[in-house]
Amino acid sequence: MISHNSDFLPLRSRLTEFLRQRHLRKTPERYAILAKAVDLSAHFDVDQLYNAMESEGYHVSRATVYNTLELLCEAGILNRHLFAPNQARYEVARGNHLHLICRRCGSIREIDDPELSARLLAREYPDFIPEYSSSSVYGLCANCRAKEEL
Amino acid sequence: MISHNSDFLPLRSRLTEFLRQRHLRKTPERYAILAKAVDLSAHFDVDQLYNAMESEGYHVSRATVYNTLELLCEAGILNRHLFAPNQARYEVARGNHLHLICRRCGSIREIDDPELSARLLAREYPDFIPEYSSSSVYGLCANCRAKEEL
DNA sequence: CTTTCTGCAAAAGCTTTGCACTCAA
DNA sequence: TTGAGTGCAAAGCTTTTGCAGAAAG
Repeated sequence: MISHNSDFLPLRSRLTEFLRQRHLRKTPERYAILAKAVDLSAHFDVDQLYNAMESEGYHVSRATVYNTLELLCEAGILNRHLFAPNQARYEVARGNHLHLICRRCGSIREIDDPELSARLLAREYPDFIPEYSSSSVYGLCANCRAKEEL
Repeated sequence: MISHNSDFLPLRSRLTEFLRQRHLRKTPERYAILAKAVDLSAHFDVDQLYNAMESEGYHVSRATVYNTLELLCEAGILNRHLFAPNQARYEVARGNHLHLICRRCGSIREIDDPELSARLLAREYPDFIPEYSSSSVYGLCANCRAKEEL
């Protein structure tokens, strides 16, 4: 499980550092899952990651995938989004975009907006230390808009 | 199922109007679920609503609760948030607050921010008609912050 | 009357859990 | 050597679905 994405190396270092700090083990599964997560574009769900790894002949159990994605979120390397029930989606944390979600077909488009996330994180909140932010705008995509005009 | 909340009457009218436009039926269950949703404070989940109604002796099936909450979202009367897996939460749409979510204990605090949501909705997006927005800041609450300092 | 909506129960789908075994430290 | 981590399968939850019966229009 080798990543060809240039983002991988720095993220691998971050994972190593995180594991070291918490005295957790540096297992091959954890690095393999990170590599595949980095390779998948934008958002992915547990099944996409699991199937992508299987199809390359690298087997990890679903339980390990769940555990590791959770771990990568705690490490701040991934963010988890829950746009629909029973469908957690993950992405490499960059945190500077906005999600446009169609309430009819469920499609998700991303709009870059570094300023918005900077504003949210720079703010002072009482008794709360911000780490990352997520903003979503719900509405209708052009396609579904046309369909709704009866 | 009578609501004592002053927000109820205008929302009931909105529901009636929505049902009329779509040629859907004005069933007592739909109004009862709306009434209870308005009475529950801030965020609530399907189970809280279901149990609250049961405990008052008003029975509706879970399937109807799910259907109706979905309907109320489409009507723009409620918003659905998915802060954690398998735990959809609903609230009466006001859409002018920000959620502070602790990544450790999962607690959710709301901060009013009419300006933020106004900005998100006033913006022009290509091929997308915005209806409502939701912003969340993830981090650590004071309580969990103290616990994490090993 | 007709067709939608509800209730019930079963099914589906994602996620978590328990336990034995493996392997990183 | 030893206990954290993995794999596997079963269990747990929330949500969805199918169908018969109830009731809105």
